[in-house]
Amino acid sequence: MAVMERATETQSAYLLVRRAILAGELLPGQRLVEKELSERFRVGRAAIRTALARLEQEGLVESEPFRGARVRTIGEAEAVEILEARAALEALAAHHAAQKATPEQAEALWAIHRQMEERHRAGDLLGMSELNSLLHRTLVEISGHQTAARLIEGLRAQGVRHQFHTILVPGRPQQSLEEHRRIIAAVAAHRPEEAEAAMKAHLGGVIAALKRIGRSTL
Amino acid sequence: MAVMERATETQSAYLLVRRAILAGELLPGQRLVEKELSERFRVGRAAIRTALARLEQEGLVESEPFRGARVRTIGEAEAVEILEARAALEALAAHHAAQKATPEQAEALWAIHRQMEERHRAGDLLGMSELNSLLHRTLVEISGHQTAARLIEGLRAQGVRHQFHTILVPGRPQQSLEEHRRIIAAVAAHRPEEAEAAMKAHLGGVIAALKRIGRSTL
DNA sequence: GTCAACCATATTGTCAACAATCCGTGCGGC
DNA sequence: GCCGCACGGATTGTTGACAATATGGTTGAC
Repeated sequence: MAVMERATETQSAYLLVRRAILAGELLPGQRLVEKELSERFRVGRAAIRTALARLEQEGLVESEPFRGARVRTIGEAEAVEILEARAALEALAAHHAAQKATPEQAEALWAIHRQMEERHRAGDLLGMSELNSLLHRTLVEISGHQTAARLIEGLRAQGVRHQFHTILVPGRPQQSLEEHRRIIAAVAAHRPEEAEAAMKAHLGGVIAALKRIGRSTL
Repeated sequence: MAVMERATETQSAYLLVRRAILAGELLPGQRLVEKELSERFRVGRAAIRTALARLEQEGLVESEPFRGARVRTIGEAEAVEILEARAALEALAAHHAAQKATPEQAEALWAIHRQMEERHRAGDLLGMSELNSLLHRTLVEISGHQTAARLIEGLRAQGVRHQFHTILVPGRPQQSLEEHRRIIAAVAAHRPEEAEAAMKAHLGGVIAALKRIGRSTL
């Protein structure tokens, strides 16, 4: 990731700021002063400027005229909305994936699932979370649905912070493993409707977990 | 629309270019030379530049480094993808709308539907198409689901050109009216699942019409 | 006649300076 | 002490010039 592909400064700036936000180096609500970012990432202010415009369009940043930009804060209500939208789109992707998946692709999904089980036994929640992302991404990729892929990627970026927490709900990891198992089984067996329903159920579970967190921390 | 709300030039530029694309004044595939647009819309090149960046993020424009931007061409396959994604998200919105709709809101939907029937009797397909957009937008508004609303708006913008054609398929208007009737009925009766299914069926019908066009014109 | 290298032009990417706007601060009036 | 108000610093918005890059045509060799 450090190579950055000899692109124009503008693209670098976009990727750099985006990554910093997703990595939590720039916190929600924090002001994004153009000059500061410009110095921090060693790119011109113009590059930062268009990067911020793109990030605003993407929903990661909000800005007001003459008052600057800041990292958008996503509350629990919006996090639920984001997950609902993701559920709708990933269910669509699962549907397509179930129609198109080759045996090799199905096996790749099972392989990821086995790794998740392993991490679960090892008590490695962070590892599970990363594999979870990989699993979902792989499924979307198998679906070949580029429009859904683009939208889902944007939603995932917005939800990173909250998504991370749901795995801490007691009993959630086991449930998640079981839900994933059903999704993969449906995809591997070429049963689109079943895959779609299973994906909806899965993200419904995540939403429920998120809401439970909300109630407990209030 | 001529007033433009005393905003910054950048915002105006974004809205102007966007509107020109949606209105078909800038055709798919057409090059978007910054200087030309700058003169045409009487705004600085910097404003055009960030407008193009935003539009690219939105999926209405594509650009390559040092080679400029052009209006993105959306083929039939992608148009289908867009409609599928819309179907998933609008079904979600319909679900929420059915939970939240007040009697007044339901009546507003029926009113739009009656106008559509009227236009249909008058043979005014363009008017129907506009009312169709209004109906969908109103439904999304009722749902109160801002995340879905944002995504749907973007998808609708990308699909304008194709969407317009589906209404020309023989028998499609009547079918559309019936599908809308079911959606509204389900929303008015507070039956989320039914509303969701009806919306999916409706946009499924649009997709089928679009595919039929594809087959006939090839 | 064909092909490759080269050059002119058009266009985008970058930069630095300037103008416009917002925000906090201190001043004066009451 | 409290409120309105002007002022100054900080930050964004805009402009114009310049550098970097792609494109298309031209020239020359073969």
